[in-house]
Formats: sequence, C-alpha cells, structure tokens
Amino acid sequence: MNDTQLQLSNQICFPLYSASRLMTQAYKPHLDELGITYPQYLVLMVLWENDGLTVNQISGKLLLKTNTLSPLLKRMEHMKLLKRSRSKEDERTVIIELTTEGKQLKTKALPIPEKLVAELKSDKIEFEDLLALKDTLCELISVLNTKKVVLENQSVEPIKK
Amino acid sequence: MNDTQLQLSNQICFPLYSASRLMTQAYKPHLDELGITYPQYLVLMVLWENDGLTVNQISGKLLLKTNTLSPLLKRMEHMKLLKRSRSKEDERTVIIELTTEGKQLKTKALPIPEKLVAELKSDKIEFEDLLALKDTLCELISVLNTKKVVLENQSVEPIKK
DNA sequence: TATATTTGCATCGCGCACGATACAAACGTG
DNA sequence: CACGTTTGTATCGTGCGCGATGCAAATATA
Repeated sequence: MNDTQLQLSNQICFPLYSASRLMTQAYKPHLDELGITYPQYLVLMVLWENDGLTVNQISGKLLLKTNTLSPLLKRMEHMKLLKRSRSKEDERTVIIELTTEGKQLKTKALPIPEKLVAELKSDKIEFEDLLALKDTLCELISVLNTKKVVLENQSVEPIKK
Repeated sequence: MNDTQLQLSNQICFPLYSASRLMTQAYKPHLDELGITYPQYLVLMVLWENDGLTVNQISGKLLLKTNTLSPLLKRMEHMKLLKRSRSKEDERTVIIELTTEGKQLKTKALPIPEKLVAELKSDKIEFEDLLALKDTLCELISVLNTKKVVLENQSVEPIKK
C-alpha cells in the first residue's frame, strides 16, 4: 500500500481550492473599480436578477449560511448599495432591496464577465473545456450539497411520531 | 445587448467558488478527527512529501502568500505539529520541519482521500469526469498564475538598464 | 389558550486570505 | 568598504466563512 494518494498533485480538492482563489484574484482589479469584493459581487448579481429577496433566499442561491450573509449585507447597507427591512407579513424575515446606487452598479459590472473570459481564452484553454468544467462543477456542487443536507437532517434524537 | 452574462448560472467563477467551499466542508469531518483545518492539511501534505522546506518553498507549492503562511505555521507550531528554525546559511529564511507528532499524523490521514472519492463516486459523477475536471483546473491555475506573475512584474517604474 | 418546537436572522470567536507595510539579512554596485 | 536594492519573513487591518449560540417571531401541539 503506497501513499501517492496523499500527494498534493493527486488530490482533486487542491486544484479546486487554488483555482477558486486565483479566479477571485483575477476578478479583483475589475471589482476594485466598482469598490466591491467578490462575495459582494455575488450578492449583487443575485439581486440584479431578482430584487427584494429575503436573507434566506439569498442564502439558498449562494449556498452561504446566514451567519456569513448577515454581516456582509450589513456592510453593503453601510455602502448604500442596498436596504434591509423587516417583512410585515413575517417579522422574522429581512427583505433585501437594492438602492438606486446598487442598481446602477449593474451597468459598470456588465463588461466584467466578458473581460474575464477574454483573459482566459487568450491562452491554451479551449472554450469547450470551460463549459465542460462548469458542467462537472455543477454536478459536483449538486452531489456535495444534497449530501450535506442529508447529513444535517440526521438528527441525534430518533425521529419522533 | 442583453445581460445574461451577469446571471449567476452563466459564470464560471461561481461554481468554482461554491464547489471549493463545499469540498472543504466535505473534508471537514475527517480533518476534525485529526484536529486540523484544511489549509493545515495542505501544509502537512507538502511536508509529508518533502520535509524541511522553507516558508517560501511552501508558499510556491500551495500558491499562498507568506503573510498567510506565517500565522498558519505559527499556529501549527503551537499545536506541536512542526518546528520553525532560522537557516544558518541564510538568516532570513525559516526552515519548517515536522515533529514526530506531525509525521505520525500521516498514518491517520492516509484513508481520507479514498473516503472522499468514495463519497463522490457513489453518485452520478463519473470518475473520468473528475479526472478531466482536475486537468482543466490545473490548466486554469497555470494560466491564472503565470498571468498574475506577469502582472506583478510590470513595475510602475520603467525598466532600468 | 398555554406550552413546546421550529424558523429566520444575528452575534461571537476563530482561522484563514490578502493588500499594505515593516524590517533585517543578503546582495549588488561603485 | 559604503551604499542602495532585493529578498525572506512577519505584522497589521479588513473581509470573509463557518460552527456554536442566542433570541424573538411564527408555528405546532397539547
């Protein structure tokens, strides 16, 4: 029995981890111009597509827990990008709505994806490879996410009737 | 001109970001048993393969800056997993060496990659897809990393003779 | 209706990541 | 040898991510 599996080069997770960080770094100069971070960019993309969501709904779309989103959204409120307000139907839920400034940022963000693709496509990576990459990643996410939900629902207490 | 490019589902970066986080979460229960975090696991894998590296060498292998590694390694020294010492040849460089405890942890870590692959393979993802994923990710990393190095070397001052 | 449970969000503590900055050792140049 | 520059590491401040915990509103149950 050898230990080649413990070599960095043979793990799927390390390339995933590095590629994710490097990609975020590649976005950074473009996002700096808008004065936002990458997670903030994600929140904005969700809201540009569908404004007025609750914290929980954003959490579901970004797969981020509310304990990550709460401070993040609070910072974005201080930046005047969005407004938080309690729902009248359910006082527990918080509605997130873009301000005019938050909506206007969409125009400045529009060319960013194109630029990023251009930066990558200029090299030896085929566009088709990126599409295949995205598909496999989404499969992976689906598997990991459902597995996680299953584990969370395995309560310590036996299921009660 | 439409804005479908700004939809979350059409960005390559979001799946990358989510998959990376979810994968780290999938490792967590296994790493918890060893009492280490995922970045610490990465450092150990590098050292298991090649002990006695400098901070700079580890930085190169993990693509992490030394300002991330310094505190990380310090924590691991407090955990008695490794020892830091200044090189005698060059007083600036710090040599990182595993302790007996750090070396022994390898035995407990050995079954982890196998378990992870098993968790993934049990579902609809083909093993070949994961290999292709890894290859494309490594290409991506190569492109992003070299691009970054090039940008860093573009000094503000003109190149002096 | 009273009580128990669930749900939605927030707070806290910790460990990354990283840009900016600092600093001493090493190196290069005159 | 004196100097300016580069190199290797560390420190600081900020923003995530996330497990653990808290808490009030809503819901379910008795």
